[in-house]
Amino acid sequence: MDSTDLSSGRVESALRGGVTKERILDAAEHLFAEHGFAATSLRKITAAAQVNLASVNYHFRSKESLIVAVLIRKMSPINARRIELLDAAEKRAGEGPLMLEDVLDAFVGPVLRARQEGGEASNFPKLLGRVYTEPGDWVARIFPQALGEVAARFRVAFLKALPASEFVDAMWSMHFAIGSLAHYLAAPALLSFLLQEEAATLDVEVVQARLVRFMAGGMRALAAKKEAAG
Amino acid sequence: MDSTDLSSGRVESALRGGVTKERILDAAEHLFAEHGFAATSLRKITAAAQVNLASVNYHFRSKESLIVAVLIRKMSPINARRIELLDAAEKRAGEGPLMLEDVLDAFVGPVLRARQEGGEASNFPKLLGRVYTEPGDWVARIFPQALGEVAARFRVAFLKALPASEFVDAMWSMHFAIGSLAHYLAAPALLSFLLQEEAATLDVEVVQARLVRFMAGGMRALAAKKEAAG
DNA sequence: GTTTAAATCATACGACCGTTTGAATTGCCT
DNA sequence: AGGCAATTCAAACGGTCGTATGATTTAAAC
Repeated sequence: MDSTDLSSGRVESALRGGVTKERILDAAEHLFAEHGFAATSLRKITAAAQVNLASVNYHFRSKESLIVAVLIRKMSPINARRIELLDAAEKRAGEGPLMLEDVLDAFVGPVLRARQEGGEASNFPKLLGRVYTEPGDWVARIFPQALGEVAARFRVAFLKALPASEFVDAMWSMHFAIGSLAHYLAAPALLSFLLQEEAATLDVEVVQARLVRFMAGGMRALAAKKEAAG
Repeated sequence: MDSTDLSSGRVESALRGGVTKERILDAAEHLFAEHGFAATSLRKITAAAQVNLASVNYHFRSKESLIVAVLIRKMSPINARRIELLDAAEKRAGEGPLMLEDVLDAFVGPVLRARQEGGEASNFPKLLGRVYTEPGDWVARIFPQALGEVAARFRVAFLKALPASEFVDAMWSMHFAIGSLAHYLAAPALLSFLLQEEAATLDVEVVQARLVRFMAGGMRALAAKKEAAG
């Protein structure tokens, strides 16, 4: 039985229990980010994890379930941190206006910093950027589970920070902003191509400052749509 | 020999020559956009095109070459139209300032309108949005061929339309802006999720107006980075 | 020490993959 | 009519895929 099922009352094995599962998740996360979901076979994952092939279908039901498990495992702390930062920003604002930049920082900060969270160098951000554009229906099916609460919280936060905008406009600018983030995460090759010989800054603080400034400017311009119509 | 090789002096067959090749490209374009590159097999393509399996490797050397052919075929007229519109915008501006919105319209307009260009309904925009995030090195290798001239022209155009910005900042905002576009094209599911019960506008004019407004606001905010520092 | 369930293992299944081959067919040319 | 290159075709190649099976090993419970 799966070691996460504790209903039997059996104590989890300290030596090996859970180790294999974690090794699979780690290897899968790394390979998915590097080569995509379809191009990464279970054999490559189990070989990298130094684990038997059948253990994937034992611990997870299928490859698709493994993908979902990889995403949920990494998204959970990121989303928790997002809400944490949003809570702080809202408390800081009090009755006064909620700063758009603070909301955006709460949204993108935890993702950009997810690289060093795992302890070792993981390229999960690249994987996350890949998720949105992955074909198939399964990715849309995990939206509610993966970012249901986050979406709900940031929906109202963005509406509060963009008082001039209507709901639909705010959602569109949220969508565009997420696009900027996802594209930065997933397509570093294009940035290198655009910059030509210039080197791309990898410092998280600088990147976040640029990204948030771009997002805020775009969202405010879209929110002010009504007034500037002509 | 491939029908596009006219060096033999042989006149291309009017009845069948070129027909198979086009059928393959059409079917491949549709299936690639719908299910991605890796998940679309040559057998599914040839079945949809009602063409023999081996004809893919006859007309194109390999699956990867077919992918490149699909992309180039559709990108060429789009890029030509982009440069056409940019020429018009620059001529219109004359010695005066180049409007950022005009440059952005020239960049995104042809892509958003690519749906109806093929005559029938094609979902090439979705395919294009997929390209940037596709794993593997081959996509980075076709950047120069696919948008080399376009990138060069728009690099200088954006620099001219954003006089306050430095080169690096302009390239970053260009990257973010492309991200918004690509994400809109590739991930309509997320927009639907964000909008909840609200319906997403599909009218090209309205979408383009929103997108350009967002991009322009973001790029200007990033260009003004120096002055607003603190 | 025996029992028992969880976990790992080697192995195999059927399906599908991209590509190749060589023969059959087509249709323009002389 | 005959030649010939371009094209289409059925069939097969070797590989890899996700998943399933049944035996084996592990270690906690009694």
